Amino acid sequence: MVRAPCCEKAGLKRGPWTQEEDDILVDYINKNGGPGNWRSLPKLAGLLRCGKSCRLRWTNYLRPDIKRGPFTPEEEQLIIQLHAILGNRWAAMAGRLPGRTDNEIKNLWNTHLRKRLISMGLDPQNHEPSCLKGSAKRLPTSSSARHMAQWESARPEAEAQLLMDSSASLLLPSPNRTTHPDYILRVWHSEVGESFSNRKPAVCFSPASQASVSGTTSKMVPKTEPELDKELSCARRSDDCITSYHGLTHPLSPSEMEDYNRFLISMGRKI
DNA sequence: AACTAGATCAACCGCGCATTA
DNA sequence: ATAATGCGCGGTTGATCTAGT
Repeated sequence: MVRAPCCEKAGLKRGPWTQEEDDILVDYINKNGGPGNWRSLPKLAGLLRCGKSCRLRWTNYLRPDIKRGPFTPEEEQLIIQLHAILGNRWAAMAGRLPGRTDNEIKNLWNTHLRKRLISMGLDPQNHEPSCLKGSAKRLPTSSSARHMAQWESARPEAEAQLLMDSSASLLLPSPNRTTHPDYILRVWHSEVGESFSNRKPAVCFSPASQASVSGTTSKMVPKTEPELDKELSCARRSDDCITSYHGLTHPLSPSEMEDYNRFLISMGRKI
């Protein structure tokens, strides 16, 4: 199957947008209560542009809720924290910074923040001190121990994130709950993360306990080793932002996948 | 004043996922 | 079930700006 081009290239304008083109696009979207179908928009609006170009111009520049101007130190700090959790998931970060676009955040990171981390002696990819790079012998050898150590380093950022967004995104529509990074992060934080940070099964929450993220009191029930192992296997593929951060990449077996789904369902009931 | 190198950022490209026919 | 299509995402490019020589 050969993918059709997003638009006929011939005769379409490229490069910087003029004020007149901006006006036409804004006017069309305002009059129609939204862009509708991006592919057909240029024709309907009378623009010699590809639909993709129109969408980009609107989402990155013309949208009325866009906040122009320099980033505040607070915003920069937040981006660094989010990057530690999410990696290069600019759109996910943009969702946490009202009025900022993924493109803006990406540009800020590549031009300023990345260099700032490097100058501070940190690896901009994993936010760890650069001197640790490549020194595998300094990392724990077993995968679960390595996992715990990595969780510990991610924990402050994850907690900042959870504190910041409080209960708002807990109201995600149910179809998104098992795939949304924030939801997964919350799962990780509430159950698996607690298990790893407490390290000893005797002080871990059982699957029946209440998650602590939403402020509900938790009933502490000792957790067995097999339970912890199961959670670890469940967590392997919880989301690419988590797996890439934690370096867990091997595929789940069908039974592990089943356990994972059960785990997500149970967490969905709790939070 | 002229040139150059580096920084910035708007825009483009290609890919993958989700939805529709 | 599958091909076609639309959309959004991350990576990259290139035009423009700015500071240094």
